[in-house]
Amino acid sequence: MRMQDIARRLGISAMTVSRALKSDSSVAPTTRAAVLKAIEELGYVPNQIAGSLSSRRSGFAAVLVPSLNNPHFSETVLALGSALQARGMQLLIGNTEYDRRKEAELVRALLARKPEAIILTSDGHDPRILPMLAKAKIPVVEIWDLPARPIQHVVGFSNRIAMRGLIAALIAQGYSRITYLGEADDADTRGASRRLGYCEAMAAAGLGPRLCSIGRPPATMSDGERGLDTVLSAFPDTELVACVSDPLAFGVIAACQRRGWVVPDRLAVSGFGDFEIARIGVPAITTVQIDAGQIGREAGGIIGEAFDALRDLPLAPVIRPVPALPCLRASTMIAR
Amino acid sequence: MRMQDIARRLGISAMTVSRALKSDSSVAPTTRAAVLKAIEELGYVPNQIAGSLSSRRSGFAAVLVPSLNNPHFSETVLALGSALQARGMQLLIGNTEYDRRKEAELVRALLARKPEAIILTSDGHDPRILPMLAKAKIPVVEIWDLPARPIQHVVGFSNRIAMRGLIAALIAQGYSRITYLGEADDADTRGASRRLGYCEAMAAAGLGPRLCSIGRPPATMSDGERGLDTVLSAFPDTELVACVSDPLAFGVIAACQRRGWVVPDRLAVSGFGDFEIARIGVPAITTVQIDAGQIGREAGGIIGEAFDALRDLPLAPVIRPVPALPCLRASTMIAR
DNA sequence: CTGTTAGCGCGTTCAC
DNA sequence: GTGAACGCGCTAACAG
Repeated sequence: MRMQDIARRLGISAMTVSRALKSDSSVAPTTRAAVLKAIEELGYVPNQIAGSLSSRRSGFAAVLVPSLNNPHFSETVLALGSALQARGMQLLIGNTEYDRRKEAELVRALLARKPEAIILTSDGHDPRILPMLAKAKIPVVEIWDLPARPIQHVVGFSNRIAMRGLIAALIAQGYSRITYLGEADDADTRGASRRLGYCEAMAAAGLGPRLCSIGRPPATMSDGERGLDTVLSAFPDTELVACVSDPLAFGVIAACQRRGWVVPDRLAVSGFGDFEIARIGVPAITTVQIDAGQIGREAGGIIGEAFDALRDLPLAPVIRPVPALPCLRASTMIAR
Repeated sequence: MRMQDIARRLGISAMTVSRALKSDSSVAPTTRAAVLKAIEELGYVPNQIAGSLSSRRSGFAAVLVPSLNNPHFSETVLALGSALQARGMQLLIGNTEYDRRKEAELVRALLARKPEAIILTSDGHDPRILPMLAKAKIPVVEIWDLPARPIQHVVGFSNRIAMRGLIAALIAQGYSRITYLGEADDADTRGASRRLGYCEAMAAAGLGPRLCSIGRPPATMSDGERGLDTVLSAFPDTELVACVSDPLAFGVIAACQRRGWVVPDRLAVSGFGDFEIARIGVPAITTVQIDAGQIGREAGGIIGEAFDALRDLPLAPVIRPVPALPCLRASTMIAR
């Protein structure tokens, strides 16, 4: 069924049907009512593929995340979706699974569908995507980090500085034998930035780095449970395990509890991200607080601005930092 | 840039360029190489909107889930995506946020983009989507439940029977004062099915239902933490709290631990779904095991079969049950 | 193996 | 307020 069919049925032209479906165009109220009624009765669904080809507007933006199974990214995606919906756009989600090659393939596949904007979660990108993005001439927003060389717009925070701040705060609490537990194979990722921040904070206090890694990203609770052994064999005198993320920290804590160890008395543990489990788990987990929803909202706002600006000249690159502050909780609160 | 531009540059026709991009069509190897080289150099990205309009194949399937922030659904979506990718199709994800009206709007919006299949997470559907789906003439798969009146294909399990089985097993362990904790406003949802299963198991043992509800779906860890008070004020003699999901159960356990109560000695707790937290948390949580990935793979398989069958006549509706069995763990293991 | 023709179903643009 | 002609960029179907 096409617009033509609706039109013929009412003795009008397809163009009038098309206009009746856009709320802003001028159609006689009675005509519009008749059109909408016919559409309802016949169960007609417009073909947006044809519409997009003709109007050169696909009506959607694409977002790439490394994982859906992560409350942070899903919250960001949710907020982004709402922000874009307010501008009449849908959000198409792509999952890179922490794989740069997959990201590059996805970018290519998605650009073929002509998104009107694209949001990338900062991690090292395949260099081949840069010319593709440039040619697409659409707003690009990188989120969840502050990359050294941004592609265009950015909404995020420095994972390095955030982790450095957390470790500095823990050192100020009196900890010194702090061992870092992160993912393996994390070159050019947010995880690597966090590890660097840890190293910097340790160095600033005259302490050497104590690094352990386990599993490929994303770091899971199970990785954490196995990670405790890794940490203890490498650095048996560890006082505090600084984990790359909250779920990993939760796994370490669970492993301690299985051994009958009290956290933080026997061993302290910190995470990153302020996931729900960091607040609810017992003990509550010391972490870095991030507002994942805010990142999505800000990104949506920038895309909106970019659309408005496009009429004249492209919006100058926007770098929008969001807060990422240490939050000390029971998992590192020992009486000294 | 269009195919025409590539073609002119090489002194061939656009059609040959088009064919060179499809691996199965017959083009001279040298021609194809030249085309691919030119495309690479110029950074040409085909316009799939035009391609879809012409070929009447959009190249994607749509999946609707109630929430992305749920490891189960994200795992299902991941497996489904892989299964479809093997058939050269992309997956478009829609988030209904446990809202039937939103689901209906999404179905309409997605059908306008002509998906080649649609996967719905079973929950009560808005009746208006049925005619829309029927007219679309595409495979429809409902997942994560066994609906009484399936739309077409189904991959799932009976949430009612699964919960009934779990409660029966717990009753067999010696529990009788079992209180159910689920979401409010869960009419026609998987949550309601689970509650019904609980009631049936209790009735079968000659016990009356003890029902509590808190929060709207999805049930979160925070809901669980608050839920303990709700349960105890309504049923102070509760021995075991049967929760609609694992995160809710984890919240209840955390609340117990904050009170200094030992689970399961002072109060036992069960969940549903076998989330990672149910295995890793201490104590491990008694639950119902579901293989979320299997649901995605099976759904992808059915869609594949439906495509193959379409040449002749549509595939007869497939109802594919997946296992959902009780798994008793420490959170309900008391010495009696 | 390659080219030509003719749409796919809409929206833009103009005319009325 | 409404209609007609045209084209968006690609591919199916056929011809060669």
